[in-house]
Amino acid sequence: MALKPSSPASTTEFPAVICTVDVVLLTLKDQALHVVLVDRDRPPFAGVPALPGGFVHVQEDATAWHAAARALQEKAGIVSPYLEQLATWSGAKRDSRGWSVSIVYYAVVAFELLPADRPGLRTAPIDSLPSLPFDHGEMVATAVARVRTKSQYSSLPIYLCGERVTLPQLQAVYEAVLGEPINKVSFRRKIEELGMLEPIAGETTMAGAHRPAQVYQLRPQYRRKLSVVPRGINALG
Amino acid sequence: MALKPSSPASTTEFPAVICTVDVVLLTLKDQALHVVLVDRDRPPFAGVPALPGGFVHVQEDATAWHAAARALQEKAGIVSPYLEQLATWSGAKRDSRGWSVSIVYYAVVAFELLPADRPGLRTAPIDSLPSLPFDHGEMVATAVARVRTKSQYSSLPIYLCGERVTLPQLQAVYEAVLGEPINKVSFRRKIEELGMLEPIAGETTMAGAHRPAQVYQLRPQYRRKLSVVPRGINALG
DNA sequence: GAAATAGTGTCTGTCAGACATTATATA
DNA sequence: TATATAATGTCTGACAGACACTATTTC
Repeated sequence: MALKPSSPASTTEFPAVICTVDVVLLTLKDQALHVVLVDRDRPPFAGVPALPGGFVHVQEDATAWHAAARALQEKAGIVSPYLEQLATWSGAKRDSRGWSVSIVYYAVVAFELLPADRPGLRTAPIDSLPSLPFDHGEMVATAVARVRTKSQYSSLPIYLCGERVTLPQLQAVYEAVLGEPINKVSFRRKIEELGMLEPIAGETTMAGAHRPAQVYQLRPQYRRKLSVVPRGINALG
Repeated sequence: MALKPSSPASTTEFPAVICTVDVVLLTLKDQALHVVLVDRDRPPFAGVPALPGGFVHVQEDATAWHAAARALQEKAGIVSPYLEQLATWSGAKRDSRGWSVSIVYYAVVAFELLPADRPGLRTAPIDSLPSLPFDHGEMVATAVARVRTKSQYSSLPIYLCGERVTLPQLQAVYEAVLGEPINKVSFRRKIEELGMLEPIAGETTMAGAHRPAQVYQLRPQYRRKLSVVPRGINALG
C-alpha cells in the first residue's frame, strides 16, 4: 500500500487509471429524441461516431464538469445551458488501453443551437442508434431514461425548445420526450404549477387557419435552473 | 494530444489522476440514520474518521463497484446486499496529493450486521456529524438525500431491518428515514402494493400487553433488488 | 359560415389521509 | 375489565384525465 503522501499517484503499485469524460447531448429533431455524435479523431475506433468526450486535462480542468463542458465546446461547438452528471463507467475491460474511468454528463439542447455544418458532427435518433464504441450505447440509454424520468416532474424539456414557445409546441416536446400523449388540461395545469413560463404580452403565433397561440418565454430565474413539481406530469403513473 | 494507443496513460501530457472509491454506508441506530466512519490509516488526515474507501486496485478490481465492495469489506467488515453508485466527485483541489476522482457508492445495512467491536469503526448520526475530511460531508448529504428520495417509492428501507420484521416496525423505519410521520393506512396499502413482504404463517411478536403483530419476511426475489411503486409513499407531496 | 386549432369549464374516478371500529394480547 | 397496540373499514378532499364548450384565426 504505497503512494507517498503529497506525490502524484505512483505508476508502480497503482498504475495510472485512464480518466476521461463523455457527454450524452440530446436534442429534438423531427419530433424525436436524437443524440449528438462526433467522429473520433484517434484510435481506438478512429473515425467512428461516438459521444463527444476526451481526457481530463489536469492542468486545465478544475473538475470533471469543466472537462465535460470543454469537450462539448471543442468537439461539438456547443455551450449547453444544462449539463449535469449522469454516472460513471469504469473497469479494466471497457477500454483496450487499460483500466479506465469515464465520468459521463448529459445535456439537452435545442436543435437550432447545434452548429449547422460541422464536419464529423451528426445526430442519430435514439430509437435506431448505430453501434457505438466502448459502452457508449449503455450511456445513451441511461441518459435517455434519466431525461424521461426528470421530464415527468420538471421543466427539463424546455431546454429542447427555442427562446420562445407556445404551450401546444411545448406539449408536443414533452410528448416526444416521454413517448406518449399527455392530457391537455393536465399538462397546462402542470406548466402553470411549474411557473417557469411567462406570456409575452400581445405576442401570438399565426400559423394557419385557426386561433393563434400565445407565445411564452422562460422566466430569467429558470434559464439555468430546473423547476420541479412534487407529483409529476402524470403521463404515466 | 499524446497518449500512444494501447499504452497506459502517460504521466507527461496527462499526469496520472488519483482514482479512489468511497462508500457512504448508512444504518439505523436509536431510530435515527447514522453513517459508518472508519479511522484513516494514512495521511492525509491519518487517524481522522472518514468514509470507508481507498484506491482502485487495477490488478484486483474489475470495476469501481468491485473496488467499493472490497473497501467496504476491508475497512468496515461488511458485505452489503445493496451497493449502488451515488455520484463522482473530482477536481484539482479536493485532495492535496493532486487531481483526483472519487467514485462514491452508497449502501444501507441493518445495524445488527455491523461488526460489533471493530477498532476504528464507529457510527455518527447524520444530524450531528463531525467535520469530515475531503468532501466527505457533501457525499454523506448527497447519499442521505438519495436514500430519502428512493425510500418514498421503493422498498429500500427494508435493508435497514433484520430478516424478519413487523409492519409497525417497518413503518417506524420508514418514518426515521423520511423524518416525518406516515399515515398508517396509506403505508400499509403501499407495502401491499410493493409486494416485497410475505407473512410468516402463524408467527407473531408478543411484545407487551396488547395484540401481537404479524411477522413478515422479504420475498426471495427482492433480497438484492428493490421493489418500486409509481406514485410513492406520500409522506410528502 | 366552415374548418381548424387554442384555450377553458366542469364532471368523475382514483387515491392519500383522517377517523372510527374491531381484534387480541397482558395485567 | 382496563389498557395498549395491531389491523381494518369507511368517508372525504385533492387531483388527474375525459369531455364538452368557447375563442379566434383563415378561407
